[in-house]
Amino acid sequence: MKLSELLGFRFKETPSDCQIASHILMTRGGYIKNVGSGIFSLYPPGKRIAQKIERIIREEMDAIGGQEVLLPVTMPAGLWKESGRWDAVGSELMRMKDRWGSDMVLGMTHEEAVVHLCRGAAQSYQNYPFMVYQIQTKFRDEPRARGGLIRVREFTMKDAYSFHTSQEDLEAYYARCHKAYENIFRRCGIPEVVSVKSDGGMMGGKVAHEFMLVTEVGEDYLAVCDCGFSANMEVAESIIENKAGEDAPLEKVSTPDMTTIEDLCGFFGIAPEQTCKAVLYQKNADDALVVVFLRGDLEVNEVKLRNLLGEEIHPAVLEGGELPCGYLGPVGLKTPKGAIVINDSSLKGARNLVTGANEEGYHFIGFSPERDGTGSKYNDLAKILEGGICPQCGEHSVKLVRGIEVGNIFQLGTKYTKSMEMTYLDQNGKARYPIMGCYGIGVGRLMASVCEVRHDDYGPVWPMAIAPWQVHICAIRAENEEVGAAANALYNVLQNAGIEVLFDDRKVSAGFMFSDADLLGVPVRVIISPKTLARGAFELRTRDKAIQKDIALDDAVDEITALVKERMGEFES
RNA sequence: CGGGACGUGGCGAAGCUUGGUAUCGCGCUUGCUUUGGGAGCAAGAUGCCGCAGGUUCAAAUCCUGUCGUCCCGACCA
Repeated sequence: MKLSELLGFRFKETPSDCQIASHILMTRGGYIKNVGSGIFSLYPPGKRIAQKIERIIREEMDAIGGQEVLLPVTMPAGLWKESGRWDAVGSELMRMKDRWGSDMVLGMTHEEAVVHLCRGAAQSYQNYPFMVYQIQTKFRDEPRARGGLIRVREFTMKDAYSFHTSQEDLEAYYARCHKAYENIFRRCGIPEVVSVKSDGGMMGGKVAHEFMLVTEVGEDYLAVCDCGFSANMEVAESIIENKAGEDAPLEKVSTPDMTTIEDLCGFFGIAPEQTCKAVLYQKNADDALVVVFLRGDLEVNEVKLRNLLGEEIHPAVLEGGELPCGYLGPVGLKTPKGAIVINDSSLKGARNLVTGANEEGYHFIGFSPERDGTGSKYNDLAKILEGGICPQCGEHSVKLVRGIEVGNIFQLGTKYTKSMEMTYLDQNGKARYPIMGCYGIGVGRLMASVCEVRHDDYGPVWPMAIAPWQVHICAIRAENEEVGAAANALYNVLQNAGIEVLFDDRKVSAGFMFSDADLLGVPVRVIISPKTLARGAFELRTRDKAIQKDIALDDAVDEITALVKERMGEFES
């Protein structure tokens, strides 16, 4: 490819709408163009990187027996009514009507379509297990796109679905897929991706892992520990050790206008962990309340609460006067009709706390949950704390870090095969529901993630395996006959050797050329100019600055080819 | 859905408070010079100032509405 013919342009200024490095550099470098909120077009360099990532994904999916298929983007709503998700999923699902007035959806994930595809085609136990995958467009009407390609509404995703006749078989395959995912991220040049336990969310199913790239621009919080523990903060167990403090008597005291934990701490001169607070939730505005009691220094982990209750919940919005808000406590709480009261495990073993007296202007001091009647039932509902106790090693060593979710894997179970009546006959001729797993990777997000981790001030530093081109020839003063001839010759020979070459044949200044080259991030750069030719050489530079040297004209092709080959293997194992 | 910011040539911005000929830099075109980290000079092209109403002799500027984008939060398979 000659750079003079490449569609797109590169520029100096930081676009006003961009905040994070990958978004800035990929916009400035002519990889992507924003079309609407969370919707992007790719210019050729972006498309080439995406294709290389997809190639790696295909190789790894094929290596674990995957069969590539293609499912539709647009589906009749009936499929989604079958699975129940037409009602269960909210407005992230893009719905529309066709010309006949029939409800249609844009696929945000393809469990329905894949079950539809497979249910007639795998009716015998002998067809199992199998895995199918596709690389295709998803549309999710996210409430808020952000960070360039990190969180978008339309994106290319590899989604895979496996079908099994036993939980053991699913688990064994899940492990193979986990390994394949490690291979994919490593080969794409980000071996630092870690897998963490995660919440199954609306996918259903119990076991799930997310593959996370730890970086400050990530949207998820991870709880990690030097002992090797790592989990999405959403599922990380919060372990609280309460000190065996004194067992003071329960006593009601006047606390006018003390409605926050901060107020109480100031008033009594105590720390937040010596208080017990109430947090209120409900499903919808008029539904029954869910009251969660927990230690005052902690926050409710709403994902845990949702999983416990098995339904959506939102912070409660109370009409005035229903409850003495600011003065709620477990002792003598008069719960409204149908309310659910739940105690967080942080109250277990706690003593001598300050908590609301359920009466405007009064709190109890000397509250000991177990003695004073919260009951003995506790649930893990709090967010894990920075510096909290690690569930794996037991030390106060938990760190919270941010990460980008570049992939995920779920053990789905029979949720979709049951709801959509996909069955096979087992050895005994009995109809059974296959057990499913599903496995996703966002291609564009992966591309942006690599850029986040592999860039410098001047542009991306693409790993060879996914770089848009392998070698970038800069012909400085290409109109010089000697330079032009040498550059053209090298370009042709390298291309014939199977190398992907970008040839900057433009008549622009050296600085301009180098800046563009930096933004295009091609790992190997060859500079040809009257200067280099005068000393009988080309100049060889790597984008990561590891190599900068002259190479003799005669050895150039061999040396460049060898370097490309070496770099291709950089992240192979 | 709450809170905030912003829509002015392809890109980045100024102008708006206090209405009066559309401004600067980058990029683009042509020519000459230059030639190893975004070169210099000269001449050019490119705007329904997001859109729609309103106020006014006159609106990029004031008012109302609307559409869109970004950021924080809520949400997120």
